[in-house]
Amino acid sequence: MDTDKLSSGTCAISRGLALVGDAWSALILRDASLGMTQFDQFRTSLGIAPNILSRRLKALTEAGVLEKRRYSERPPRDEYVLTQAGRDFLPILAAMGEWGRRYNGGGRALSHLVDDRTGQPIDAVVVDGNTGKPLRDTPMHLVMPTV
Amino acid sequence: MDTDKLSSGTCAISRGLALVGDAWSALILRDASLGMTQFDQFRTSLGIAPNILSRRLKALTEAGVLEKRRYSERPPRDEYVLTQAGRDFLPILAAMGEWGRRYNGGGRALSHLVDDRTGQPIDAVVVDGNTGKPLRDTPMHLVMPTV
DNA sequence: CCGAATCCACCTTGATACTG
DNA sequence: CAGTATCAAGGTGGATTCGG
Repeated sequence: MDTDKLSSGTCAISRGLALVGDAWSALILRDASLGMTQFDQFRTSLGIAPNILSRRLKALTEAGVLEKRRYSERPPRDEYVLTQAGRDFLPILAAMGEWGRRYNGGGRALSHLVDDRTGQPIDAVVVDGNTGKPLRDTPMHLVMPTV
Repeated sequence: MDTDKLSSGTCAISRGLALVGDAWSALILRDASLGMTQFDQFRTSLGIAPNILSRRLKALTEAGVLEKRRYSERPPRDEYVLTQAGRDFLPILAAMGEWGRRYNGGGRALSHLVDDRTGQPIDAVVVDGNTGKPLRDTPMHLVMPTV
């Protein structure tokens, strides 16, 4: 079971998994959510090797999470901006952070979402879309096609 | 940046990432949510090599998502059951499924949560815990320590 | 400034065979 | 039934160097 099979699979979950399975990708999304757009901004912020960064940016772009946009023709310059899909992925990362903090971490909110308008931390919780109730202590099971 | 640094990092998100980064793990969690407990059940259900399965089960156990319990002394037999942390992780996987379906997939709900009591599919959405509003179209950014 | 091309070391997967 | 041992093959991260 390689990454190709993962991202090309028919399962919707597997596409998300293929995305965040890599550690750098989450950090790139973080920086992108902070407004970073340029190759070298990411590179210096993360201390990542340029070829790796290039590979990740391409993967994230192909996944539809980032969009590559040319903002200068001479010299040719591209920038990477979050798409709607990319912005929608942030809450999922945040929910994962809440989970990790609840069961493994200390009380410190080392990773979290911040509302741009208020500057206040957001606590991301996964709820049942119909009832609005948190999906905790709900007896349930996961249905997933075999990849 | 290797997996060790990921799972041992101080960042809460990274622990979740290290978990689901592997494709098998999600499938194991699915089967566990369906009530599977034994080694060979997982093995035949997934068609996974025994050494790989062993490794995954150990990792998931150490991550606190599964619990290894001895249910027979002679012969010694262990079973793996979801912990509370493991059950709480299912909605996150489901949310990832919703995301993948929205932006990449067709309309078919290939992967989703099912309520054990009603048998009805649950749609998992990430909301702001304070306002209860879905975290979409909310201007926000992610804060994360560098791994 | 933004990458692509090379190259290497390592890790991990996964098949198979074997044991208690 | 529940794993461990061994080993081959391939993928991945990363340093470095070079081109547009």
